[in-house]
Amino acid sequence: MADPYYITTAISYPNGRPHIGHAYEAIAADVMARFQRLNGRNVRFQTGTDEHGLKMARKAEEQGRTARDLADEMSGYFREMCDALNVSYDRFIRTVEPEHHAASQAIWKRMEAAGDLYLDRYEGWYSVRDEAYYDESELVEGEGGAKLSPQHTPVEWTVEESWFFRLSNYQDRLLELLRTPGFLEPASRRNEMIAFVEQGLRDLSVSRTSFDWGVKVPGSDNHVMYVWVDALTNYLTGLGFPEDTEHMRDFWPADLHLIGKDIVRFHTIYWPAFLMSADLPTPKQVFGHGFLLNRGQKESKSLGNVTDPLELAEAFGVDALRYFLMREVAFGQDGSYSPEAIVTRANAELANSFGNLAQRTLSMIAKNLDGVIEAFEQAEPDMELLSKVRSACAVELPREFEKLAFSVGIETWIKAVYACNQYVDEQAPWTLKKTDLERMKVVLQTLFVALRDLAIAIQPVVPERAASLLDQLGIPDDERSFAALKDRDWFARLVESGFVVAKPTPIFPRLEPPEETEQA
RNA sequence: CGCGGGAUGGAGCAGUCCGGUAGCUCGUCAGGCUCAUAACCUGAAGGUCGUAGGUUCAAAUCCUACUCCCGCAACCA
Repeated sequence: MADPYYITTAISYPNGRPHIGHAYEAIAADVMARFQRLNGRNVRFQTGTDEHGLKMARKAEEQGRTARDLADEMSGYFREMCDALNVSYDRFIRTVEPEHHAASQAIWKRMEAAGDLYLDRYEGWYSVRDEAYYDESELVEGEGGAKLSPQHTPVEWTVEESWFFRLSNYQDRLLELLRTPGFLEPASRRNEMIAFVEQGLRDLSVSRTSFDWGVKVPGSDNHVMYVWVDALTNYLTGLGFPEDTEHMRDFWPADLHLIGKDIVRFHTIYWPAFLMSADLPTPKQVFGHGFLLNRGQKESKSLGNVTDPLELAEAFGVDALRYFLMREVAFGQDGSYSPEAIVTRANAELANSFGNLAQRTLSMIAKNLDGVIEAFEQAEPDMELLSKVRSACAVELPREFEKLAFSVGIETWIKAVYACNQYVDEQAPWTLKKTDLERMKVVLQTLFVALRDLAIAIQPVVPERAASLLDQLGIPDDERSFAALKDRDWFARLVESGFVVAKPTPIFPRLEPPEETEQA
């Protein structure tokens, strides 16, 4: 198949409803997926939910229902969020699917066949509440000399039979992989992981016997797999593994795992090691994005500042939210958001600059030219503007998006929009209307051409609104790709088709500032 | 000596890897325009780039020490 491109988000752990961070990751992955499709790549985009593990089992128990029942409900919210945000996934995977259990057991058997799994005992100070083992040195003393975890929860000496994975076998190969330029981005995370591996890897406990909500270990029915073994395998399940499917041949190894910075270790150390053991190729790139802070603070239920992404989308529009998230924050770093910031950004750039540019241009064409466009000859300033716009849309934005530098790419795009508004003022078509009708035509049509390029380039970020503008411009569906930006004959074809510009409707209406937030 | 991120005009950020006139957005002020979504365009004010040393012809950028802020436990990307 021509140019396959496989991109995934992390699968979300649905023991709560989706929050802004889930939306952020899903949107970023979607922007990339749409961008690659418009680039002519054959894209497969997977997201989903990771539903096993003790926390889910516990939560279900608290609510007096089965884990499966809880998982069904919660997973549904994540899928709804993706749909509502226009996330164009090809596969929404759930780890409770029978195919996924089969895939996880298959990769397990391959690791076992490679001699990398062995049965042993895991013992240490275990905190049931934290669901974690602690080293003696980490413990703190509580009242009456009781041993407590660093979180001051009770711990007990626990011995558990567990399967172990010989992670230590892969130290050298992992270092080599981590040092491969481009494998782990941004680079700042790379050094952390290299340091982690260099200090020596201990074998990893990969099964549990204390609960049963998970994938059964083949041949050890009382064990379920450690959630990460199961979770990471989802990327293969979605392609039909372990069958030798067309999808597996086309799309594995993945081109990009897009994940949060907190799970970089699982994706760049454990996951590649599992794959090496199973004799499968490792992913081409893992990108660990930053976190989104609510007015500079981490969102948490205890602070009561958790935002439902769907409420933001409803209040400001899906495309405005998508634009804000991709534009405001340097991808890879942490960033901050607030309703005011969303409104300010969306109004300044989408409504006032871009939307209004389209509105004033199309409205003048409809009014002064009866909406008719025709072949025209460009003068110096027209060529200058168009070359600037084309370079931003066809060269710079794609170059930055390819590197996942979304905010930088959008910045070059908005600069081109500014240039168009400057051009309008300099050329003053409303004056030309009285003095030089021919020149006015040229100016308005130059702007028409620029608008078309700008709309095509920004599609990955604001798919719905960009499509609406392209409709108003009369651009056929099959002429909206990045390749179309290099086509020099489209305008002639459009003229030929007899297309007439209708009286425009605003694409990005101004948003109302949010109501004054009452003091806490 | 636990690990990591950050400190740049009123606010939010870029620039720091590969030293050389400090840049962007918002806000403020002044002017222009009137086609357009009270939008657009131009100009101005405003910063000794956390502190103290050092290297250098030259440091926001390199080196050393220090100060302050934020993550690394929980729901959680």
